[in-house]
Amino acid sequence: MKNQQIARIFDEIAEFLELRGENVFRIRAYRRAAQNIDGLPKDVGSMSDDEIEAVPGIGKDLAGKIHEYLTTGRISKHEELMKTIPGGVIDLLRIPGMGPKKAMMLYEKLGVKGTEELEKAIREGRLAGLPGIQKKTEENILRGISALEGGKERRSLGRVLPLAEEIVRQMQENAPVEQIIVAGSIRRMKETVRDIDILTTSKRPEEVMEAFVKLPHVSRVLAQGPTKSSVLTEEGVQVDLRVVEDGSFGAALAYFTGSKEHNIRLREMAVRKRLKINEYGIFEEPGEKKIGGRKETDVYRALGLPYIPPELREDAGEIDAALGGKLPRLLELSDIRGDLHVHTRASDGSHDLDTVVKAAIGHGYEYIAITDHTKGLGVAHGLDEERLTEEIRLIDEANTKLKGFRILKGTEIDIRSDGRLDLADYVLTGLDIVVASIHSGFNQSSEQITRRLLSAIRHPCVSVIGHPTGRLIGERGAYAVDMDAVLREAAKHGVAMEINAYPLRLDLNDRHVRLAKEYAVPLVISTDTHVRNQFDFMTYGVSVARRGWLEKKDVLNTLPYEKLIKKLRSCRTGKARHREKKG
DNA sequence: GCCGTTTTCGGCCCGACTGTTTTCAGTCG
Repeated sequence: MKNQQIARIFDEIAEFLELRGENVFRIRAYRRAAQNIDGLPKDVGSMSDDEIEAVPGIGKDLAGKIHEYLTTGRISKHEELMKTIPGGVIDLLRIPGMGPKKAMMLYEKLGVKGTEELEKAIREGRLAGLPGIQKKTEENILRGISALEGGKERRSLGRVLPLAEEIVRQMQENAPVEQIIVAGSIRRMKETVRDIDILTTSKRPEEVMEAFVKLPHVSRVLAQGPTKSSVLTEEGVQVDLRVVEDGSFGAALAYFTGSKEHNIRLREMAVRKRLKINEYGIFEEPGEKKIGGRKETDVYRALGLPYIPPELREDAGEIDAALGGKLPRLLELSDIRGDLHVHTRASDGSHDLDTVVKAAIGHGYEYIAITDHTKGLGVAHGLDEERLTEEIRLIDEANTKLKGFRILKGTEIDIRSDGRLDLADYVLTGLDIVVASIHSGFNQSSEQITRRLLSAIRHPCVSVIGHPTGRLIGERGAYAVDMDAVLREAAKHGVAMEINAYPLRLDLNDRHVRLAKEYAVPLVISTDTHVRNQFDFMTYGVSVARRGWLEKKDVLNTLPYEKLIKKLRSCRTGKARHREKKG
């Protein structure tokens, strides 16, 4: 995928233009284009010129630059800009509190070309006498540089969401807050987040702010005002708190939830309707008469739109869909009837079958699939044919004793490096579900790894492809799979793709999910539970599905058991083989 | 640089906090 490289170059062009103080709208155009390219589920290299120009924010000029990159591997405008300003100056912009004006001034006056040089210049006192820079600014820059080295990168939602909820709880206990809610990218359930945004209402905002900056997690106060404060936690996560009046809560929630791009679109629509939207409400222009803002729906209603769920607010077509009455009716957590990827102590899970089943029943589920690893995964004590046969026997036995709950006999079978499956077919024909996953050879070429997955999909016993890209957020990237090809093949054979809800995986991701839906690939959402409380991870998987525009009908494990078994491809019933012949 | 139920030209979202200034520019979200 060249998408990420092109997006990065467009972002860099935007930064160079910003340093040069050029037109802010042109800069924004590059940024918007970068984001939209980065968000494309398909490789731009596989798209026609017309398709590329149809991407929002891409016009003739930028389409030409994309074309230039695809044919020559470079964009001349980018290279020309690099000649005028050293690339290191861009790194200065990464320092919190450092913007284009200050960065450019430091470069021009002192020749500073990077963060290390800047730090040295400050220590040598060379910033003294520069306009607009005094002691405090120097201190802030130094602190910013060390924060940068400490790493203020995006963190996984699974790490930050619990922290956000903890802070909300502490605020409820220690401050005179009324309504309080986590907003921002956490509310949109983005897979990674940079900071925590919390919105609250109170009649005594100053007290709220005082309590906030004194919370036990706080290591540093970045800003403190009467309605807005920012702190850094000991974990290095920035938390922004905003206080508004009750009558502004809905407008502030919409504003604070974002995304920024979604908000800009809304405000542009408002201007055309002679309205103004800000975090305090919706106002008629001229006259500033307030016509709403207490509830979030006020904002959408004023624009003639239905309510748009937070997970969709990415300026990724949701506003047009809302205008056309084509918003999806999104999947809900309560639609999920069971979990189709669960491990027991037989391989690398923590509990025996009985404990796992009880936990699932306690979760309100109607069924689970036991999918232990296979022998190829030695570290996980994977099952061979003999041990799996024994597990099947145990499950059959357990099922006879259960009422209103079913255990599906399954496996998470290893896809070997050559694409063959790790167990003989005779044992697979006795299973209700076969989840096939890759656990090794992540560095294979795109051709190899794609061929490997395609051959698994073509195997008549395979029901689901588990964690299809293999990525671990913040630890390991996706393998070089051609997802477009994999999804097309999966649609052809009726093989489901898994949304693995394990917070570090979230694999498929939201973009792939949307593409899978477009290709009518069946989807399942599974937690890959190894310890019983991990059943709770389902909420993350459902969020990915929602961000991928999925409805209940798109997800197999929303079906009751009998219907699920009919839909799930397996070779136990002979259905799969039959289908292959027709196919 | 993009884009069009007010436009193919002339618009392009809106406000809070900081530091340095003495009314505001820069930065951030």
